[in-house]
Amino acid sequence: MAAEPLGREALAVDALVAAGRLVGAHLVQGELVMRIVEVEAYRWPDDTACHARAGRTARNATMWGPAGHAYVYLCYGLHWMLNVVTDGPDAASAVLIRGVEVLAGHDVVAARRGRRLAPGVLAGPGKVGAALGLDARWDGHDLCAPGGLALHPGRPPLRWLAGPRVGIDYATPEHVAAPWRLADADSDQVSHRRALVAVPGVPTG
DNA sequence: ACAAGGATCCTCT
DNA sequence: GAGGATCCTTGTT
Repeated sequence: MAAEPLGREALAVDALVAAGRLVGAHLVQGELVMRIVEVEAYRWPDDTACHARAGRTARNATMWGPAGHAYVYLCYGLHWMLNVVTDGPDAASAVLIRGVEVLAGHDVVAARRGRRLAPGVLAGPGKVGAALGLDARWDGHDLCAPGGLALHPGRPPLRWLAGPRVGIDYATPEHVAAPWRLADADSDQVSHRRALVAVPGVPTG
């Protein structure tokens, strides 16, 4: 793990570009260290799947804030989701963290999930949120500042997978099909893997 | 004030 | 592969 958090400038770009930079990066929270292996980009404007599609609301206000902050919200009334705000202050884009590998702090994760963990991998955004103990207080937290919860440079994938995003059937067909979900092909438990295909390099769409 | 829907997960079959 | 859990956010009355 690098000593310094990930630079904010690396995230103040288009969500899909930022997504490519986030796969392989580390999430550090105290003794807990997790490597990101699967993400989804949500862009604004022109993305009918993005929470910002209907404009600024109390829930999604953080997405209009500075890049590198956490956009945390409750999904289906019971799962806390971690997103990284991307792009500039006039955009409303974010990258959803869908899967991580636990590198250190397995006991912390096991205690929070309240049950035995499979092989150190957390596939699915609800599991990631549970592992980090997220709740509404984390919304707006600066992930580019040391302490609390922070992003650090990690190990980028050697091989990539890309495919459509999960659970967004309400969007237009164009956006349902957009290959804005990225994953590390060498991580053995990426969720909904059948829908992903190998791509030669980092997709920048 | 109310109704509808949701960036999911788990437990069955 | 299918369905229920569970409750907050949002848009409408």
